[in-house]
Amino acid sequence: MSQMQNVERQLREMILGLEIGPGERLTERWIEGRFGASRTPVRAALLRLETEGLVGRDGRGWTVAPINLAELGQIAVYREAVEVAAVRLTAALEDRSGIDVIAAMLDSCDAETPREEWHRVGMDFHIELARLAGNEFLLRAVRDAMTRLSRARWLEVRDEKALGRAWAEHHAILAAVRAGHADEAARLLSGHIAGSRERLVTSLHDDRRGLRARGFAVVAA
Amino acid sequence: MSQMQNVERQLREMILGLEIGPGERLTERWIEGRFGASRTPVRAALLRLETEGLVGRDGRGWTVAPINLAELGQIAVYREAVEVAAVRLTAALEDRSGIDVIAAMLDSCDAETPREEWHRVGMDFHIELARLAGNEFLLRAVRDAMTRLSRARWLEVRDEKALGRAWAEHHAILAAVRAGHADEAARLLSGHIAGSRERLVTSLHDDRRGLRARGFAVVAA
DNA sequence: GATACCAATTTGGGATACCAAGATGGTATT
DNA sequence: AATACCATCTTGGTATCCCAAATTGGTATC
Repeated sequence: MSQMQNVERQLREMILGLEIGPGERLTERWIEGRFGASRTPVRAALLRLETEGLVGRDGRGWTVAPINLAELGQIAVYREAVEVAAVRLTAALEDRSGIDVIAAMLDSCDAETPREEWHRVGMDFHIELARLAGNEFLLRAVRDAMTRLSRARWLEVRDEKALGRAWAEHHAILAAVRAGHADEAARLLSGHIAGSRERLVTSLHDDRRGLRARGFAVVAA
Repeated sequence: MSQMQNVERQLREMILGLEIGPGERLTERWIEGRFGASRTPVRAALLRLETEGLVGRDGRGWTVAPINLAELGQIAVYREAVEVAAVRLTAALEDRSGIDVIAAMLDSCDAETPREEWHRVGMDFHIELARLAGNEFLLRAVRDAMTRLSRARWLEVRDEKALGRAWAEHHAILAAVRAGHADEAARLLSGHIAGSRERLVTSLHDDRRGLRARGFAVVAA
């Protein structure tokens, strides 16, 4: 594993895990010292993370991307387009057995499962569902979108009921795809994503003072 | 303008303009000498172009992305999803006056217009149409897709009739959007993209021997 | 006390030197 | 002549040094 990949991976995990807060300033020298790498791989890693939208340039200097409510809304529209397209393709496939693996993944979560795991499975559901379509570009689009949503989903206040509803909606979507009902799967998925966006943006908007108090930059919609 | 941006822009133009052939090997030292920059900005530029899919890693070393017929088909599916989503959003807007600017752009092309201009306008049509939706992610997706299709479109054998048909289809799409007919616009756009893909892949497939003879790596579908 | 200005420090951009691993080509041995 | 082997060169990865610009902090002046 090269130093660049090391720095990229660790820095991404720190950002996505909110160990470095949204809006925080980064200096190449700090990262250099933090990970024990020299500036060359550090700069390479920053360039890659920039294309993922996790860090940005603030004139001179680097900043961890803030939580942007308007952007979250746009991402929801974007992922709806690509996820619906993917699920329609999958519903038209002859071999849809990949569905079962995803269903098993969902079922591996229960009341005892830690929140980290729910979080991961909630993202992987959409990514793996998109993978079944067999289109690299749709898959990458979904993966990128979920990455960008990841931090916001950590900050969202979610109760047991919300988790259960998402779980049920996921299963309903899988059932429609398994049955080859493309239109119904698309309708369910659209509704799921729209509701998901609604709750996410509302939750963050209501809590934006609390988030700012924690030092997280939140850009209004 | 920083050196990195210089190298990135020039290298991208050389790749998209087929001055460097698909599949060709690149060494950091050659680029360094070619553009009079040192390896630091060269490496930064390569890292960025890699995320655009224009260059890739070939184990040790860099290669210009080959023409990949399977990939072209997947891109068409991807862009259909995002372009249709964008055009539906635009058709639902109150202010759709941006349409007229795009129509004027189309009309600036006639029989006297050089091929480079047709090529550029053909791509910009889709990009500008997507921009009207006001969604950064849909716009970027379309822009990226068009960038990846750019070289293949240069290689495609297109006659006057094909150009005229595309021109007419573009205008028909605009008319539907202007009238606010989302479903019809979506249908026309889908058909346009599907036909476009069909002709593109067929043309390149039929001509793949000629392309390989010119030193261009072509990966079959 | 406010402000204008200057020096010192910090920061990212760029250039270069070094290294390890892999490709290459020549040579010696059979 | 074929092949095994070794020296050499090439290449990307990394570390480090230099530089210009911008920020910062203090100081002197009004």
